[in-house]
Amino acid sequence: MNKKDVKVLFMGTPEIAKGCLEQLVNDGWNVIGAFTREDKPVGRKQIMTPPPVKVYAVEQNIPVYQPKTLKGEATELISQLAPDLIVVVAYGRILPKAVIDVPQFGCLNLHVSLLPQYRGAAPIQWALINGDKQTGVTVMHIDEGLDTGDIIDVLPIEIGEDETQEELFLDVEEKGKAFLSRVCEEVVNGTAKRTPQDHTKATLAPPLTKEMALFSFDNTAETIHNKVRGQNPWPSAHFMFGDKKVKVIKTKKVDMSGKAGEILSTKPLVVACGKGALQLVTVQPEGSKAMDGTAWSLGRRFNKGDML
RNA sequence: CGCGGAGUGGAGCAGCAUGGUAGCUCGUCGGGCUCAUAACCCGAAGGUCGUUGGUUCAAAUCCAGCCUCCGCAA
Repeated sequence: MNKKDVKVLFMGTPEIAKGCLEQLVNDGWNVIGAFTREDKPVGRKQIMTPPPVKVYAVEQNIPVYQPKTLKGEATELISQLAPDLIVVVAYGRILPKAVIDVPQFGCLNLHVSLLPQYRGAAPIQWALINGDKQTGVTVMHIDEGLDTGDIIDVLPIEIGEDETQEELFLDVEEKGKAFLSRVCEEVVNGTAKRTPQDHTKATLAPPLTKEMALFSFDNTAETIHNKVRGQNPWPSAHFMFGDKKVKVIKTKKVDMSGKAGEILSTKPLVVACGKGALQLVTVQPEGSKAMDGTAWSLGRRFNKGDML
């Protein structure tokens, strides 16, 4: 069956999903519609903002659907659209069985981890926070569980020592989208493999919360460094300075040591941790723009030996 | 009108309740010292203090409006 004859229904929401949708369109698949989450208020002004997938779909004249739930009416709608294949990338909802059963080639999902590790909403973030050296993308058949379906194929991706959430997302999107399109072809051609997950090895990657973004210098430099890069740009690792929050945007591990929280150097700004030390490369105090750690230390008139 | 912080040489800050010489650390440029330095010493350039109007002999500082940036919330 030719790609352009396969009616694909796409479901996804954030940037990475947009990239995948774009790839499918450019590769010549017949994308007949895009399901995405509702517009949501964003920023101080609470402006209603459409998700990236919607913005792109509208540009391409692909019909957009933003149902609150996939049950009931939406299920009927999907039956009427009669897709041959449903592709899901970070849609943010579990598909009901009635929907999964609609397309003849099934429902595929691109998940950004090496399943069965990191099932759930924030696999990339957790891989970074845990200091993993490798992650990957998995394409699988969707079943009724949370990322529990049979695996079709996997693409491992290396993680750089200082890579941030933002950077890794871009890298994964870039590599993952072409991979996804290729696997879809295999599925349509009937050449795809199908391997059940080893459920005993499953781990969860639940959404991050702002509470967990607060850290103290009692932790090891390694732990803090991983937190900083895994939580940038959201929820943004930070510590308290007086009653002000100071976000830490970028750090660098330094081979020094001292009492946790002690300033070992002001230029550049280096702080001792529970184990090792970190240079605070970029920092953002509450109410200010992001600035160089050194600039912050100059303005605050820190001295070597001060405690944070 | 959701709550709150902030706009001062290139960077980060102080000064503002008690109006009256533009301050600090860093950077930049020139010179010096040192085996050497993210070190140190000497010197210099660089600001209509976000904007508009008001009060005053006099406004960065007091009053009113406007613009912009940021944190929280979502």
